[in-house]
Amino acid sequence: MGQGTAAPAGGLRERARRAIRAEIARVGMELFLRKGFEPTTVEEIAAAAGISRRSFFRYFGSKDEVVLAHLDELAATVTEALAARPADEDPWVSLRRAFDAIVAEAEADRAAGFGLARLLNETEALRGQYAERQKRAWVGAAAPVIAERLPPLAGPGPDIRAEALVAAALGCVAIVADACLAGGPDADFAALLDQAMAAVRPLG
Amino acid sequence: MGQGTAAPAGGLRERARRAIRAEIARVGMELFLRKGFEPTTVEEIAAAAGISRRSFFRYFGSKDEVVLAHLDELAATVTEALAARPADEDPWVSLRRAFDAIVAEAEADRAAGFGLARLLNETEALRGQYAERQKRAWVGAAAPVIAERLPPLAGPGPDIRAEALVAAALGCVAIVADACLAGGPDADFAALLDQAMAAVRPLG
DNA sequence: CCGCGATGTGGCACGCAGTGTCAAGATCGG
DNA sequence: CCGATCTTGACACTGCGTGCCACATCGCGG
Repeated sequence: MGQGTAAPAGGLRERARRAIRAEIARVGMELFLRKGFEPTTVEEIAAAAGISRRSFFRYFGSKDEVVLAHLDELAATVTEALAARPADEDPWVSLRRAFDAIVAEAEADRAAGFGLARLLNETEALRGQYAERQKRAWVGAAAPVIAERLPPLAGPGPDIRAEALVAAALGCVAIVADACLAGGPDADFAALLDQAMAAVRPLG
Repeated sequence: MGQGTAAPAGGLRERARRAIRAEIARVGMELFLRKGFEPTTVEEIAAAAGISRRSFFRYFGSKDEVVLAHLDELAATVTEALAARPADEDPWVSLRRAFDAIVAEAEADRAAGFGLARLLNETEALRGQYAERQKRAWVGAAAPVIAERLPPLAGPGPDIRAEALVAAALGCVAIVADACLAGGPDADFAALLDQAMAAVRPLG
């Protein structure tokens, strides 16, 4: 238990498991996008993936998980982009630039990105969980990178400045995403993100 | 349908409904705090409130709703405090000061506040929904107040600056809440909030 | 070659959330 | 007092998530 093999593969068995999981996610998302989240039953997903209902729950702890599983890689992308920014750059600017990676990804596969966003938006139960996980994943991944670049904290007690920065930026992203969804597919994500983040912290 | 009576009461019938709803919420929260959220069944809550399982769902759309119902009044408190700030004050400062209302409320009933926080924290499904609702309620209520105090937007397109400000501040609150929960009941909420919000937007 | 344990899978049954439906009871207006 | 309306409780049903068990597959040593 607890292999530890992180990146591509390790156990022969492990790879098969990954493949099955990916297949379930693929066929599941397809059904969700076509029929909606709630109307699609686990039974259907399992059948479409060629497994039993019971086995579905051995790969995903819940139906939600199929949708939510995309987040970790997205967080990794942002963290990577963040680490690549110069260390002496203003952290807020670094955050803004790191988000360009998301923008690029969204532009690359516009249908998928917009479909996912629409799906999240019209499924109350998912929207909150997604936002929460996003926060957790991004704060956990990006805050350490930011923390190194901050001047030492004056007083005693815990230092939550980096987390606050990331959370605030994430709040801006969420608002921009909402605005884009409301404004249709022709909204300029990057420009709105500039507006939002500049409003919060006017760069001196 | 759609009475429209907003504030205290109106229909004779309406008051009874409010009372029953409040009673369900009270007994429900008591059970949640004692047994935890998931182990407590709707059946138990209904029995403790002296109604049938079916009637429970006539007052609350879901079990989650019992916990989540506290948010609207909290949002109202903040909005009120925000509106009371001078119009020429920096919006970020106004936001910070408005949050003092929450701090005061949390201090007043420390057990309830901390219990609720702990409950949310250890129930994955609730945490996300709570945060999402909080965002929605507070942005919806507070952003219009902020928007009036902002200088007119230069370019064309939608103005999301006020929403971004509120969302960013809310991100700070969330981080501080997490830190307080992690640090135990002796953490200084107000001081940490100062630190977080100052890190995001150093007041010039 | 044959057991033998370990792991993965499907089937079954269960508990619980949430919804539709319907019959009975309370309430209010006439 | 009586009918219209609203509320309530009871039953049934779908669907998610889980525990349990029997069966199949695979790698190992006897």
